[in-house]
Amino acid sequence: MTLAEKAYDALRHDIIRGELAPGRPLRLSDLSERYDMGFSPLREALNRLQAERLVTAESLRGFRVAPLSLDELHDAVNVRIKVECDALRASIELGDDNWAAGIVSALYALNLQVGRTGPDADIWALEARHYAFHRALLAACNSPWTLEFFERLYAATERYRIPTLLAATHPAGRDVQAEHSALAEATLARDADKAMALLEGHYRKTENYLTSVFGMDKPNGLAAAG
Amino acid sequence: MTLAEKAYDALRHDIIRGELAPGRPLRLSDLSERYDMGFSPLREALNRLQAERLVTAESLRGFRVAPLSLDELHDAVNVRIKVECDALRASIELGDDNWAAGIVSALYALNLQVGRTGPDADIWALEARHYAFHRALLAACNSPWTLEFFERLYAATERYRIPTLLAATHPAGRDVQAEHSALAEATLARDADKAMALLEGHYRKTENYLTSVFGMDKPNGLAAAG
DNA sequence: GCAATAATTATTTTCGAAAATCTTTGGAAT
DNA sequence: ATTCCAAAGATTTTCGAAAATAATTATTGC
Repeated sequence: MTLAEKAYDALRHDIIRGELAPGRPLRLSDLSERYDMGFSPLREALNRLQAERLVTAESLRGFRVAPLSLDELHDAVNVRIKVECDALRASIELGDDNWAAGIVSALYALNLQVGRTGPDADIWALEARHYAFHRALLAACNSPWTLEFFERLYAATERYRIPTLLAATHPAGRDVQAEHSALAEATLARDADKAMALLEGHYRKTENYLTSVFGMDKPNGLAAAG
Repeated sequence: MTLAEKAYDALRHDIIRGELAPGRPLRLSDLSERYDMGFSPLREALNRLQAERLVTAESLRGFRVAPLSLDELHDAVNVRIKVECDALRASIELGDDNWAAGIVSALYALNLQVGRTGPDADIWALEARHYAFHRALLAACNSPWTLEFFERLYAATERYRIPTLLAATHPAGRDVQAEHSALAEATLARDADKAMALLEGHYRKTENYLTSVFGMDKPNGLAAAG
């Protein structure tokens, strides 16, 4: 793996997890020290991330972590619902036993991790399995473009969820595990309309929760979140 | 404008227009001579284009122009129809007079260019206005993510159209101008269902035409197209 | 004191060479 | 003839310094 690839992975990781706060300037000299490499691989990584909208760039003025805003969260969630519902319908139509088995397996692994508390709790392992579950639902859609957009939107919305995950502020009266199970059940039963409705509801609930958290905490948007 | 930005524009331009053929290796020394700059700005541009799927990269083996395939064309057209139909419906719902005026203006400019033949014909000006027209239809959708995906898919499908545009092989019995007019009319009349149907039909016709052209010419896919 | 301007510093951007890696070529052994 | 290995060449990747630009500080003139 080249240094540029390592830089891309590390920067993406740190931006999505909020270790590099939204809006923060990404100075080459700082990054060079932080990641222990020269300017070239860092600039290459930053250019890739710019194309993915995780960093912004201004000519001759360097790079910044892309800012967050409630408007963007709302947009990302809405587009995500459209993209993922289409993909889910296609997957349900096209998916074979292997696809179904992948969903069962991903849900099982996710639930195992949800059940772990105390010293076994690992928020990042949980996040990885949450991603893997949602990815597994769409895996059979047979559309590389759709899957790419899913990845992009997942990363974009993930940035809003991380601060609340870290704060362990869980939404009251919500059983996310039950939502996942119902979603998997409807999908495996090939009930596309029901599965799509559950998927949309799942995301709307998360959006509402995040909106309320950020809307209360930061009256002036999310510029300093993370 | 920095050299890296110029490199990005020039490479994107040349890839989309097929001047750099699909699959062609993009060697730094060649590009350095072609665009008259050092490796650094070129590598930055290539990394951005990689994120946009216009070039492929393999670790320590450099970059290539992303290949074309009928499968990818089909996928891109399908996703494009979904994305643009959603955006069109939203635009029709949200668009104001300014949006409507933009459509009228873009259609007028497009038709002017369509009418130009002989020495006044300019395929690239035509292409720019075709893009501007379709972009104008969606301009009021109020969704940056949707518009970004539109741009990505437009670029992706554009690469398939260019060779046929250059060859001036026009589909028999198709009045594209009338399709655009009908689409604009339904949109301005706020008839979302009709406009979406026309938009889908517009793209399906193009897809069918391109599929037939490439399918006949190149039995083994599109590896050498452009 | 304050605005405008010059000098300084900080930062980005670019280059050219060095290092690392891959590919090709040529030769030796089987 | 074929396979294996080493040497040579080509190419990518990375670094460190130079150039260009932006931001900051100091200075001048009023």
